[in-house]
Formats: sequence, C-alpha cells, structure tokens
Amino acid sequence: MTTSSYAVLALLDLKPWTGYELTQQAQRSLRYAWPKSERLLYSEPKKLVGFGYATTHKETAGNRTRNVYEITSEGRQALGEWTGSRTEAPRIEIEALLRLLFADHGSIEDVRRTLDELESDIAEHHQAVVDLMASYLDGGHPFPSRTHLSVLFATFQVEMFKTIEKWIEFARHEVDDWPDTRDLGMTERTEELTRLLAQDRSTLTE
Amino acid sequence: MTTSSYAVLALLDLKPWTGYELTQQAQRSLRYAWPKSERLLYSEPKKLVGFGYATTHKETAGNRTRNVYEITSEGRQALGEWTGSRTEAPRIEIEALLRLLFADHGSIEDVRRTLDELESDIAEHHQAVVDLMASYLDGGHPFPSRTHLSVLFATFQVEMFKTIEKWIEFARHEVDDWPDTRDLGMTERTEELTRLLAQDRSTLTE
DNA sequence: TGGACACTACTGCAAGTTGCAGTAGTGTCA
DNA sequence: TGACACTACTGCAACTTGCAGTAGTGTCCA
Repeated sequence: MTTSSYAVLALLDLKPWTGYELTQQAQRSLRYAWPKSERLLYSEPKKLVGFGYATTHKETAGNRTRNVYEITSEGRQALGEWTGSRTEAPRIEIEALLRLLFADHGSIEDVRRTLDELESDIAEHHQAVVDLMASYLDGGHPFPSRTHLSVLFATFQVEMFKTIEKWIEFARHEVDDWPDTRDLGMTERTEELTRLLAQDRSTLTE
Repeated sequence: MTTSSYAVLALLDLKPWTGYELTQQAQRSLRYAWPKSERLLYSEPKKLVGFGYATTHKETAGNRTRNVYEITSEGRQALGEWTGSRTEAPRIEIEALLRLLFADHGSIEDVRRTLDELESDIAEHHQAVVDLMASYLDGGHPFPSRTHLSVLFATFQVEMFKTIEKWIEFARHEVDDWPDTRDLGMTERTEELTRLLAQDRSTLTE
C-alpha cells in the first residue's frame, strides 16, 4: 500500500465510484496535495480489490461497460492504520527555479520568459481554486459535511499561490537591475539580501 | 534528455565532478527545486556520456577508483537548447495536506500530529537555507560569480517556508475551534473563509 | 592495535509512476 | 452524417525511487 493507494481508498470511503470518475475526481481534488497521473489512478482501485480493501462490479449502459468500486470494511480499517504512520516530507518540484538557478548560461530575456511561464502556470491553478470556492458558495460542496476540510485546504493553496506571485514580481525587479545573467556574484544588493536571509528576515516586505 | 539530465549537465558546466560529488552536490543544491534520488544522480552522467555531452575517466587513489565527468562542447550546446523549451508546470506533493483533506476518518489529535510533522519537516528545510546564507556571508559561495542566482533562489525558499509556517499556525487555530473532525460542513466560520477565498483575499492577515 | 562506525563510491534490482498510443462506445452540433 | 469532444479504459516503454549489497578509507576510543 502506497500513499497513492490510501488516497484512492479515502475517496472510496466517501462513496462508490467508477474507474473513470475516480481518475477525474482525484485529479481535480488532489491535484495540489498529491498529483497523480490518470494512468495510475486507473490502476490503484484494482490493487485495492487485490488487497480485499474494495470490491468491484461491472455496470453496463448500452454497449459500454464500466467498473464500479466500493470500499470494504477491511478497507475502512486499513484507512485507520494509515493515520498511524509518519507523514512523508513535502516534495516541491519547480523546473522554473532550476532554470533560474542556472540562468547564467542564458540571457536576461530567458529568465524573464521563465518567470512569465511560472506566473501563468500559477495563475491557472490560483484561478481554479478561487472558482471552486465560488462554486461552494453558489451550489455547495459535493460532500457538504466535508466543506470545512476542503476550505481549510484551499486556504493553504491560495496562500502559496499568492506568495509565489509576489515572489515572481520581486524577482522581476531584481533581474531588472542585472546588467547580465552571469558573473554578477556578490553585489551590494545580493549581500543585502543574503544578510536578510541569514537573519531569517523576509525579502519581499519592504 | 530529461529535465534531470539537463540539471546534471548544468552542474557539469560549472566544473568537472566525480559521480559521488555530483550526487551530493545535486542533492544539496537542487533539493528544493528539483529533488532527485542519489540513485538517479549516479546514472545521469553515464547517460550524458552516451549522448556525447560529457566525457568520463577513472581516477585512482590507493585501491579505490572513482569516475570523473567533464562536459563537452556538444554538452554546452545542448544546454543552450534546453533554454528554448517550455518550462514544466510546478508540482507540489505534500502528504500532510492529503491527510488533512481526509481528516474526517481520524481524530483532532491526528490532525494536530500531522500539522506538527509538517512543521518540523519545514523547519528543517528552512533552517538549512538560513544556515547556507550565513555560510555565504562567512566563507563565500563555492562559485562566487553565481552568488546572485543562489541568493535569488533562496529568497523563494524562505518566502515559501514562512508562508507554510504561518499557515500551520492558522490551521492550528482553526482546528482548535472544531468539536470534531467530521460532519462540521459549512459552519459560519467556514462560510466566512470561503467568501474570502472566492474574492481571492488572504485568510491569514487578520 | 584493532574494532566499531561514519564516510566515500558505487551497482543491481524490484517496484512505483508517467506519458503516450491505441481501442472503442456515446452525445452533440452544424 | 461527419467531425469532434467526452467517456472508459489497457499496454508498454521509459523514468524514478528505495533498498540491499559491495568495498575501500579515515577516525576515534578502549
């Protein structure tokens, strides 16, 4: 049982789903906490059936069949055991930052493009969360009794996105003062920033 | 050529490294932008040699040999082409948030423990960056002409860590007002938060 | 002085994960 | 009635991780 298996099991704990529904639901709701590919999300419920944590049956509609998965009592028990294990450390992959870190074999323009691309990726995610919250106000939550959890989670996402957006603005201003991407080194400004960071002070709030 | 290959190639562009040095250096410096396993980092330079982007030779010290890798001019050219491709979208994996989202099959105590574990993981990373900045002030950067890039990258990390730490404090206070993890739903407080989020307003700054 | 232990320096392998291509039925709009 | 988007998957190659295993080196303590 991997963390991804438990994630799917937790979804099955809410209600029975078809394979397709699971992939769509998991990608929508877990995208910012536990992003997984459609392919994997089709495989996980099958694994759960193998463990005895879910049952499956086929439903037919016309000439098409689909697999419906349902959690078992063993599955509910397994979910309880998940809670006991140590949480994995966060893992953050941002290719834009990797490119920034090695920006000295490209141009200032490349850096600006990378920042623009990061900004548009973040804006898309940010907007999606805001829209989701509007939909909760409007039509309610698909599982109303769980609204408080979704909303607390959403506060995390919005704070993160806002921070990243603020940082992008900050980075643009810094880069504006660079004559080039390379060989700048420890300028006065960089020393100032380094000093702030070494004192664990924020660099954005001036 | 994967992004990980380019990451290693970018390191080789700085100077020749042994396999072991590459694994250590990549894990230290890329940990928060492009976290990769030691195992992979041992394999990547071999792949680069296969592409003609690096050369390798063995050095011996006593009874022990180690592989030294050096970038080729084809490798430098390949690095330039990397810049042209679209940046991948950020990917954020935080198991603690997944657990929070499904906190309703556990206790309030479980939620608090999850928040504590997230906090201590973040604190560790946060401290590492602050220490690194202190070391730049103290002994300088291993590649002095690249200090400005490392420091700009560090500003990102510190802002992120501060935001997460603030959110953890916020989440603790919210959870303190919960009588239980489940069936809370759209309380007055949750509606207030949802409204703020739907208007894209921050929830932390009250 | 010799044994434990941490660090250097890797490799092999199984298992987890992704992206893409492929297959096929259904609904809608022009 | 044909195109096109959506539903509903599966197979497979390639990427990635974690763990176990191998082996030399340096240091400290008893």
